[in-house]
Amino acid sequence: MRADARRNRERIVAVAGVAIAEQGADASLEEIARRAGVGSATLHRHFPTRQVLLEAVFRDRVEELCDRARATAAELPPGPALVVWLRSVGRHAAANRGLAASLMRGADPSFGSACHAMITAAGEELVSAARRAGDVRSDVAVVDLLTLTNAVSLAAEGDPAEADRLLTLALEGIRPA
Amino acid sequence: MRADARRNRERIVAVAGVAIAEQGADASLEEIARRAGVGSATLHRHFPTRQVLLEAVFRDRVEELCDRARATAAELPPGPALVVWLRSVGRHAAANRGLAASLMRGADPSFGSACHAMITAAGEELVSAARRAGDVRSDVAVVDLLTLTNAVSLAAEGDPAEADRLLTLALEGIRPA
DNA sequence: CGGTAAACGGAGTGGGCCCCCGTTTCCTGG
DNA sequence: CCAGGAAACGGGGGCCCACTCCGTTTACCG
Repeated sequence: MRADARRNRERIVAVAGVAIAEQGADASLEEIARRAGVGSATLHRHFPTRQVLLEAVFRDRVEELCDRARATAAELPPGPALVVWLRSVGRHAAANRGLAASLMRGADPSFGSACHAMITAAGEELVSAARRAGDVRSDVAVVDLLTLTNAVSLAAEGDPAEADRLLTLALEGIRPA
Repeated sequence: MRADARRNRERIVAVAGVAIAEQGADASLEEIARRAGVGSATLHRHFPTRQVLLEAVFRDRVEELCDRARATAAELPPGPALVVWLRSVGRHAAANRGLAASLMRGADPSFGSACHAMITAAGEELVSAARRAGDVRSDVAVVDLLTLTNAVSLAAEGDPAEADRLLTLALEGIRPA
């Protein structure tokens, strides 16, 4: 891949991240191209469909979340670490507005499962540690917690305190009986 | 309001309901007009913005849900009635895809609060009955349950069994300690 | 430093949203 | 029953956006 191509690609992803945070997942692709200082054709060559661009933006966040999972596990005891990390997941979902939802209904299941696998693997360590510590029921899976967290953040859009309240409520049920 | 105007308005709402169920909240307004047998100008006169049309479609579902709340309360004991009704809420949210989400981020708060009030009032009776029966914690509000239910249905889009599982999990926390 | 292949970007196409305005349809009072 | 007027209709046009084509420019390599 040529150097200028890589440079443009990175600029587009960065600008798209900002635009999506500002205007939601249906931000104008032409404006993103303009703000990135490239022609619309360049944007469409790198990202043939809006979905592909959203995926590229989302991939960055996913990797950041995975890093944060490891960092949190190193700093806190198992139970609190899990909750704190889930709050991070929630904040990211809220910051990205409906980005996750747009990707869920996207036509490419392989990307979805890839991110799913990455984030699930990162969360798995936190959950199994919390389970060993007796803070989580044995029939609660990582994916359940992630789905609930995403859903709550989506529903409480724009109100972090509300999201925290609802998440706390939803997580009430994960402790062993 | 003239008879033909009312007829067209009803046709448009009905067709829009089908189109939204098929294609999501961003279905083509022109195709809706075409399928309803009216010109695009007529659609835009009745519904100046897409948001207004979505609201009209949503209003029908809300009224149906309110009716169902009363019917369920009459047929079942308080605790089960609440859960059964929340499942109805979840099924409707799933059937309408992201319609509820689109309305949440809409610019008209008065409509949102109106529906909010209607559905909250309908659910309030179920919740207070369940609370008197000792099935619900005193610090859990109707709005919390509705938000959770909507969020879960949104997240488990297209998989009723999954939605039921997650909702059951989320509702684990509403019982008194 | 020159040639080549890759990448770029402006211009063009098609479709969607929305509005203007001449035409048609409905209601009502005589 | 009918005629006048207001209300509703809908085709056509403007504008914006997603997406593509192709002549031009740029980066890499020998």
